[in-house]
Amino acid sequence: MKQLPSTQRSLPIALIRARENVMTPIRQMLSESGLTEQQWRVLRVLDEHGALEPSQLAKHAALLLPSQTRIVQSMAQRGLVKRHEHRNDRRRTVIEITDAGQAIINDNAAKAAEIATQIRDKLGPRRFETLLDILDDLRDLE
Amino acid sequence: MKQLPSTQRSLPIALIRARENVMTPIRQMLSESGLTEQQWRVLRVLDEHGALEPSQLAKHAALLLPSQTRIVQSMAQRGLVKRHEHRNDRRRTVIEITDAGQAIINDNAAKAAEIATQIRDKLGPRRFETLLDILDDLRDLE
DNA sequence: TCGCAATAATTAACATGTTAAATATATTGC
DNA sequence: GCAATATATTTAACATGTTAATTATTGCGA
Repeated sequence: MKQLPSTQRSLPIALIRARENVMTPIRQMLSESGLTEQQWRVLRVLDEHGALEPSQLAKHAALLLPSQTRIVQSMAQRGLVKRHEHRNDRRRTVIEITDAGQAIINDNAAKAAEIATQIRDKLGPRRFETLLDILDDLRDLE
Repeated sequence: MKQLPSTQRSLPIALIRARENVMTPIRQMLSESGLTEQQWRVLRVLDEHGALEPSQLAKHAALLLPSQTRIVQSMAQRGLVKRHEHRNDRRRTVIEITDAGQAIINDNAAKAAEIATQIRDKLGPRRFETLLDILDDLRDLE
């Protein structure tokens, strides 16, 4: 019977810890704007891709649709995004960033970029790219 | 002004996706025992380290204490773990696995090990170890 | 064109994540 | 030996994660 790997070398646990470590400085930054990391991701994706339907937004932002529904609802109430109907298909919705949302992106872009650079430098650019590549390889497993 | 990295190469998003991919087969396995991944981690750590105080357990299982409190409470109700007081310090608690909890570990160990091996083989053992090493390097960032 | 499967999104219900506040006990300095 | 502080854990409150069920609309084949 195969042995379980030590939890010290468990990939799921390592991924959780890594995310925790990476997000800490970002969360600190965002708390000043009253944003969660997920709300920040929504803004980032909408800024980058323009208006999107929920399912596309969810893919880019790595959110499950039910979570995203709630997140977008509260962001719409705060005026950070707005929603309207799809022209041809009334099942669909289109979500886009507002000026207020865009302002938050602009206010935080420099600092967010700096945090990203720090992590990259800490690991070394080569190792950083390797990490992203390997994480990407985990996509199709079965 | 520095540019934000594309969300396509964002480390936080990559970490979330990777975890999602890695956990999918494990979740499928655990759903048959009615366990969440967090409950599984608690059992794994207690099996590996023996009885632990909450703060130690939380560190090993990568859980925040408030989450863990709830998780352990529900697991105690189900009879998978049990809690008692620390001998010398009544602020502390000691948590240990029960026979029923141990049985779940035993029932799932082989399959869990197989899933871990599949991921390892998929990436290649060398790349797999590199991944764990780099994730570990993310520990002390500031 | 009617009925039925497929698609898009939301809602529901419960578990966990996250931060702040509260509780209980122990320790320390005076 | 007592008040102030520190430590260990839990509770509280709200946001998100996760799976299943529901709603609304579209597309398609008999």
